[in-house]
Amino acid sequence: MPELPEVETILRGLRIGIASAPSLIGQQVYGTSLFWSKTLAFPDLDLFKGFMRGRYILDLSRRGKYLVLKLDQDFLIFHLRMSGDINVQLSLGEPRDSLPNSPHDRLYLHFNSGWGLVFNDTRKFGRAWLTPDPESVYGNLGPEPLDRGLNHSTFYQMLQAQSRQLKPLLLDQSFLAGLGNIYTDEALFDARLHPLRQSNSLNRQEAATLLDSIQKMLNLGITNNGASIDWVYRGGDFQNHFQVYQQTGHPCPYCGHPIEKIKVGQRGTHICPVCQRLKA
DNA sequence: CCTGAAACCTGTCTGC
DNA sequence: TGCAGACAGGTTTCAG
Repeated sequence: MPELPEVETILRGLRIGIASAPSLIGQQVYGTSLFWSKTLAFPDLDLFKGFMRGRYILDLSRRGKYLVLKLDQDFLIFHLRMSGDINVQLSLGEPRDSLPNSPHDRLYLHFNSGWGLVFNDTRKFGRAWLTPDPESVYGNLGPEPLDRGLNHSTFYQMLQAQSRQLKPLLLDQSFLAGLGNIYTDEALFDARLHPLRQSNSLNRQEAATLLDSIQKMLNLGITNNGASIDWVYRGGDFQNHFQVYQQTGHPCPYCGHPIEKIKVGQRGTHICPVCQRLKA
């Protein structure tokens, strides 16, 4: 599920505490459990276990799709990839490295309070890093799309500096941090731009519209607590606002022509072929 | 520099 | 009913 709005929703929930669970902030770790070794990208397990014991969680933040836990020493960083999820549960049992409480649990942090952090990830693509230097993990990310400093002029110049298809470029986290398949399709449709348009073929007006659409869709996603699809459900509502994503065959909300699904950069891509023309 | 394919994984759905 | 194949919200790596 996780694109920027979904990660932001998870972050806010962990910060304030949800469903009777307490906030992560202020929790002290007394032990860890790792059930899938590859989930821990850095450092190795022994160092991780030794270092995490006694750590306090001081703050939570987000950078692109990364979730960042600021500890009293170093930072614990998560990337949820395709199917990762984080929540806070009671009574995880003793620290161990086998026999998770639920089938796809990959990592636990056990807190002195009796609560614990659960990283659950069906497809095992998610990763965690413990590091003193967050930039070593996500230092190559592009700007935050909702950052005030990202204006029309800057975005136009960013697009001009590349000669790439719009959709793969927007999905490239080193170009812009946080967009995934859903919000990219929705933003391109909202801007009436074809996903195969070359980035440096956009004029200033088109670039401005695209940035506005990206920010509009991300904000709409956050307002709706993200999108809930299939078996990964977090109570989000943005799926009810999809204009093109997973709307193949449904009439375009503007012109009525059926929405089509094509393949762009190996990703399923939803467009209205009438509203989003490739040729000027 | 740019594009496309493959790999990492499990679960679900579709079609024969 | 059963089973092979396609596909899924992401990212990295490699070939051309």
